[in-house]
This record gives sequence, structure tokens and C-alpha cells, in this order.
Amino acid sequence: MRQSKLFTKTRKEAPKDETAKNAELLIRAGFVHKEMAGVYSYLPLGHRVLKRIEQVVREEMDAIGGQEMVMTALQDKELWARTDRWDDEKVDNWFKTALKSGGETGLAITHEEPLTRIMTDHISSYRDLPVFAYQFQNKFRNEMRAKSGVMRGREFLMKDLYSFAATEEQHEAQYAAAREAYKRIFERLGIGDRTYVTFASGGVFSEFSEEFQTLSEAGEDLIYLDEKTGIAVNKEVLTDATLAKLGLSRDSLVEKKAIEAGNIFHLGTRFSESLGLTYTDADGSKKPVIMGSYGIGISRMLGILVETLSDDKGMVWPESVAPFMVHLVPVISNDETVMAYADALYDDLTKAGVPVLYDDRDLRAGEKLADADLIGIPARVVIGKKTLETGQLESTYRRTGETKLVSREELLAYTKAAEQHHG
RNA sequence: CGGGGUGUCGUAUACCGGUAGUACGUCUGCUUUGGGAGCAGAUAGACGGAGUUCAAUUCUCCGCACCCCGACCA
Repeated sequence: MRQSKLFTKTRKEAPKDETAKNAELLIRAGFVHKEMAGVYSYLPLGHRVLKRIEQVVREEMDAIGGQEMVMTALQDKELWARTDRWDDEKVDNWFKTALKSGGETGLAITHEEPLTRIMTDHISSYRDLPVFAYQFQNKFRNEMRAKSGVMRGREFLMKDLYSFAATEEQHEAQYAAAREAYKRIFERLGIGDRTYVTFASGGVFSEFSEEFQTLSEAGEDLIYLDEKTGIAVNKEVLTDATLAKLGLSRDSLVEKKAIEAGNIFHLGTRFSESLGLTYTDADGSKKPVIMGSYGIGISRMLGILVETLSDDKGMVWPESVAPFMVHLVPVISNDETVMAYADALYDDLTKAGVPVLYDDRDLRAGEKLADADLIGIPARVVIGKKTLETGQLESTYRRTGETKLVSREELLAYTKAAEQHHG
């Protein structure tokens, strides 16, 4: 992509009403636009990252047998009344609206109910189980207080996976598979080393749920981490009884701020029983389906990556989700030879399938380089007089700041390796 | 939802019951070109509605929006 054609622009200053680092940088770099508190539009660069995060998640969901689908945002009030999750007394963060034809609808806060009902059309025998189904879909939650930029929005993109099993063993296997898939996802997104499986409140369905908490000063949660074992406990369930159950001692725990990157739940038969999702077992008996649900906030992940991986110059995208792999920056834009060289290189790289952002704008070096640092593409290739003389490409890696001279072949090999390593 | 705070060009600010100014940014042109350069010109603002007043950005009231702390957060 030629940067001169990119409709978004960078800015030197963040809006005065943004204090969250993720929102400041994302807005300054033109990745997102704030519509109102907790509601953000995703502009081309932000959208590219979002799509790539989605792709990493999709691959891992597919790898465990997940079947992708997409459900509606508008919800049937009657359905939710059957599980007692429509009443404002029970669930207070619905966006509800009147239907012109009479009645009422609401925007989905989650999708256990509709999917369970859908499954009643398709699951009737133990032979139909197990099933994993997932989607990427906007969720709407009427939060009392939106904050932390894109990490706590009223409208946000979420991947939600649901599991349906015949037996407890089958369910445990599904749960374990999802848990492992989540670990791989956070690993691939570059935050595996600072993301911990954390015991948290299980809600009404089970004693505990497991959260994937990413350490960050911007975190809203407090977790207690046993650094030796890597086991963590959310403050909300930190009791002596819990610690005893987990074999942890208070003395070895350190308090850390963290952001919830994902959460996985055992749902038991709570939904299948109230919505009549049953199957006939081999012996002819009717049984409720055992369910689980597993969520990752995709748009929140964008914020987590900015919060945890950026530096004082700007964002630093991991290769797995970067909007482009290479930022091609000719630094003497009034030099025809330099620009011709850069043009040709841009064409070659593009033809070779390398996603390149080409800064063909007529600006001075300082501005281009500052923008490149802000946008955070993994490899920056600077074209200047030196390049013309040596034919070597001056590559700087955003994460390490390391600069080295490489050949075109080496640059291609790097992008390919990055592609492979991170999928 | 409880508490606190803020609304003046995009940002930071100034002044004031009487024509709203400055800096930076942004835009245009020229010069310049390896880390946000220079010159010239231009653009753009009082959150909204009532009220008081000859006159309101300024005072009063009512809204609205945004931010922060807490609570909440399948």
C-alpha cells in the first residue's frame, strides 16, 4: 500500500479526552476513531490488525474442530426470558429497544441462548456430539463506565466459542482442548510470556472459571501470581479455602495488575436444561447436553497488544498481526534516483507477496521515521543514498531497534520466516 | 449507579458583561531533504437550550457530552 493513498493521517498529539495509552497511540497513528465513550471505529490500519488477530484465533479454533458461524446481534426477548437473563434486575447491561411492530428486542451481550436454541434443531443423538461452534461478532454491553480505550467498550468485537458434549469426560476433553488453543493463541500474539491462566469466579455455573490474564500496568484486575508455578488467582476469589484447594501459600504470591485477555467457563447443563437441548444416549435415555463457553475479546486484544508491546516512540506489532510486514521508507523524497529505486523495490516486494507499506509521501526524513516508529511495522527498510551505493537494504527491526544491511533475498527470507513462525 | 472534575479552533492556553487573541498543529505555495527544517499566506473555536440584561463565551437554571476514582463487569 502506498502511504500517500492511505486516507488516515498520523497526528502529533492525542486528543485531550483520552488518557489510556492504547487509545492515545491508536488514535494518533490513525488506527481507530472514537465515536463516543467506549465506541470505536476501526480504520484501515486498525482493521488490518483486527483481521489478523482474528485469523490467528480462527486458525486455532479450526485446529480443535471449531466450526465458524455468525449469529445475530438482535435478540429474541422470549428466548432470554426462558433462562431468566432478560430482566434488568438479573442482567443490567442490555441495550434494549422497542420494536415498531410491538414488543422489544435487545442487542446481544453474549450468545449462549441463541446458540443453544439453534443446536436443538441439530443435536438429538449422542452421535451428534461433541460439537464446537464459534463466531466473531460484535457484542453490546451497556457498561456503566466505559474506559481504558478499546479495552472496555460498549460495542466490541469478540470471538466466542461454545462446546457441546454428551458426557462429563467429553466435556473435559473439549475444555482442555480449548484451554490449550488459548495458550497457543496468546503465544502467537506475542504475549504468551506474560499471560497467566488465572482462577476466577465461575459465576453461577461452576466454582471457578479460568481467565487468561495478561500482566500490564493498565490492567483493571488484580491477580495474585505464584511465579514459580505460574499459577495465578484473581483477587475476587482469593480466600484461604481457595488457596488450600490450589495448593498455594499466601507468602509466595505476588500482586500484579493484569488485563483479562480471555475467559473460559464450564456451563454444565444450565442452558441445555432450561432451553431443552437434550440428546438420546446409546441406551435410549434422554440427557441434557453439557456445555462450555470460551471468549476472547478481539478488539480488546488490539488494546492489550498496544499496552504491553509499545514503547515511548509508538506501537510495536508482533509479526503475527502487524498491519504490514515491511515499512519501506525512502528518506530523500526529492531525489529521483532514490524514489525510482524505492518504487521498483515496492513493486518487487509486492509481487513477491510481502505486505508493504510504502511511504512515498513527499516529506522529510524525520517525519517519515517518526511516523514509522509510531505505526510500529516490524521491519523498516530505509532507502537513501547509501542504499544506491551499496545495493544493500538498511533494515531496522522495530522491536529491538537493531539495524543491519541485508540483501533483497534476506529480506524476503525474513518475511517468509516470520510468516511461518507465526502462521 | 455513588463520588469527583472538565467543557473556548485539532492541541495548549489568554482575556472579558461590549468586535475572542496567541502558540503549536492543519492546509496552500516556494525553498529544503537521513530523525518532526525555513519563509509567506490561509483555515478554524465559546457543548446545547432557556432565563437575567440594552448587550451573555462570561451571570443563573436545566440539559448534554467527556474524563477520573469506586462499584459493576457471562
